Amino acid sequence: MESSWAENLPPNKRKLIEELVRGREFTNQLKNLLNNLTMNNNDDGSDAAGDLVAKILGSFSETLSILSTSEPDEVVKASPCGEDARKSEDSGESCKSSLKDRRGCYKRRKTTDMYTKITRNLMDDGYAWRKYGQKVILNAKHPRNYYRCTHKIDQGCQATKQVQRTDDEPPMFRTTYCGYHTCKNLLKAPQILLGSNPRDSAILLSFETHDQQHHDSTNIFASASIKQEESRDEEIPGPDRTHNHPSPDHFMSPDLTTFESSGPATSTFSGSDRGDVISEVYSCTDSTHNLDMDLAFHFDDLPQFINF
DNA sequence: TCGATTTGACCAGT
DNA sequence: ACTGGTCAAATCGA
Repeated sequence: MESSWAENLPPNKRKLIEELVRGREFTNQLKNLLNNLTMNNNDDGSDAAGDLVAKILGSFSETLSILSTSEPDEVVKASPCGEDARKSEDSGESCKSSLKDRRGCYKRRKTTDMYTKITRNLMDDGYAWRKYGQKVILNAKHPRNYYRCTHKIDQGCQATKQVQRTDDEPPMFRTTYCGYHTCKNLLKAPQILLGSNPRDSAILLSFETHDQQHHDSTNIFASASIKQEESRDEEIPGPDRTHNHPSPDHFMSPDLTTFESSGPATSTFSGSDRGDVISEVYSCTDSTHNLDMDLAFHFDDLPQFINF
């Protein structure tokens, strides 16, 4: 049924769907493989499982790459922030000529696409960041830290992020990503995908735009969690996991779309008052973790770009 | 020595 | 006037 409605989509969106379907197929294979491993306790399959995981990650990377390049006009639209904005202003009257007087001469981000994720701990997202500022924020106990891509200078990468510790108890870290990476120096896959401490991995991703005038704005939501299997012997001491912070298996997107990690790998395509929706649930299970990834796309307004 | 971090200054937006 | 985002000189540290 996917092909019927996808036929009318632009090629890049069709490619996106194909990649998602591939990811689903790989994940199903991985699931079966891991199930067999669990039953047979056969360690020989771990390499094959690793290959499948790599394929899954590659599929997602390809999808995100497509999304990041599918709307060149929007990329241009996002340029007024950061260095380019200052360069453009330099030709005008708003910035003084001396280097010292250029300090603070910029345009505040307003229409730049961004997304926020909340994590229990600070985690490596695979990119090299350089801190360039810290500000005390009104009504916040903790300062906000500002980071830009390390390769801003040598490769002109415009990606930035802001990290702020919340006032919650236990403390959470709100990381807001602005712009997208154009650099080629991804150090490694995001830690969230595999290999991270499961109890550090409850995240909320909310992709959003501040451009209220365009309906082609970002409306993509993704959530992922790696849940640790229930085990009395490994009960996590310390932070209360049941109150005042996002549950690892329950997510809510900015438009109140709720995601729950559960059930077998499924793929659904349905309509809504906001257009066609593709919802993919990816699940894999090994002896110690459940890995669930839910993706929901509104295809009538694909994101301009995504970063992980 | 050089890259990263700190921190006060500056400016745009509200 | 106030707040937040960024710059860049000063400082730190490997």
